[in-house]
Amino acid sequence: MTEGPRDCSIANAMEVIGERWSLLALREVFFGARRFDQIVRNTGASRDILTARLRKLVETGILEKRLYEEHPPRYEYVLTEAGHALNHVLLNLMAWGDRYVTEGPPPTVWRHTCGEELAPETVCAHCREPVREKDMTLVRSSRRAGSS
Amino acid sequence: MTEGPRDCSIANAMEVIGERWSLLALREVFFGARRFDQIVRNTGASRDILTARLRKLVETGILEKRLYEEHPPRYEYVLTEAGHALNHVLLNLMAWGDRYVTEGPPPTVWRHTCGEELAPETVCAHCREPVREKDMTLVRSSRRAGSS
DNA sequence: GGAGTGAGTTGGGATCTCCAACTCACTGTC
DNA sequence: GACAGTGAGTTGGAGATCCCAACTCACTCC
Repeated sequence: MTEGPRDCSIANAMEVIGERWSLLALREVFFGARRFDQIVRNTGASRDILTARLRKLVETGILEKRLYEEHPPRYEYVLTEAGHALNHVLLNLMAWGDRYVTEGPPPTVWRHTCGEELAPETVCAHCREPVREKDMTLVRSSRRAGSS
Repeated sequence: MTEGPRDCSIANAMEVIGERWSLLALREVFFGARRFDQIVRNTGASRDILTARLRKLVETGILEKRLYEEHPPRYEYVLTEAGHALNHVLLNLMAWGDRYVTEGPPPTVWRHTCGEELAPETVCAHCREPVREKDMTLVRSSRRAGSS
C-alpha cells in the first residue's frame, strides 16, 4: 500500500509546466513578450514545439489567448491568475541560476518599488522567518497507487 | 546586436536542472531518499535515465556521491551547497502545485519550527515586503549573440 | 502588384525516453 | 557451497519527441 511513485505537487506541477520550453515561454510573457513570434525569437524554441507548449498552457489555465486584432484574427498570450502565481517560482529559479549557474553578473536585473535591486527571499508565511532546510520537518507524504 | 535568445539565468538554470526527472530526483534527496533504487521507486523514472540525470547533477555540482559502504562500493547522493539552495525553488513550486494543479489537499505537508504548517512566501530581501508583480520593474536584460 | 508580417502547420530526420532484461559484486540462508 | 536477494547500474531496441526549414494563409503597407 506504499508503492508507486510519490504523490507530490512538485510532480504534478512539472506535468503542467515541466516540458522543455514551457517555463521559458512563461518567462517571456512575464517579461512582456506576449506574441508568438516574439516568444519564438526570445526563447529559441522551434515554432511547432512552441505552438504545442502554448496550447497546453492555455488548456491548463496558465495562459489565456486574447484577441488584439480582428483582421486577420491575432491573439496574444496573457497570464491567468495561476500564471501570475508562478512569479515566485520563476524569481527563485532566476536567483538560483544567477548564483550557481550563470557566470559573470546577472543578465537580468529587476528593481523593487522599495528602491533596491530585487533579491527574492523565501520566508515562512506565519513567522516571517527565512525558511531554512533544518527548520522544516515532513509531516505527511502520500503515494500514488502502484502498478504491481 | 539584439538577436538570438535572451540571456537569462532561468534558461541557464533549466539547462542544468530542467530535463525530465532531474527536479524529482532532487526532491527525493530533499525528502531523504539518497540511494539509487529509492529514487527510482519514488520518482517512477527509468533506471537508465535516472543514471544519466544523477550523473549530470553530480557533474554540475548540485549533488555529490558519498561512499556509504565499501564492499561492494555503494554511494549515496547528497546535496552540495548549490543543491541545498534549490530548496526555495522546490518549495515555491510545490506551493504553486498545491494551489493550482493538485486536486484535493496537499499530498505533502511540512511543519516549520515556528509550529505552523509551512507556507512559503517570497519577499524582497531588502524591505521584507511580499514581492508582487506590479512592484517590480525590469532594469536590464541582455541577449546571447545571434546566429545570423 | 509585390514585399512584408504574424501565426501557425507540415514532413522528415535526428535525438531522447521507456522498458525489460542483463551484469556484477557482494550478503545472508540453508 | 549452492542459491536467492539486493544495490547500482548498463544495454538494446522500439517508440515518442524534438528540431529545422519550408510552406500556408490572411492580411497590411508601399
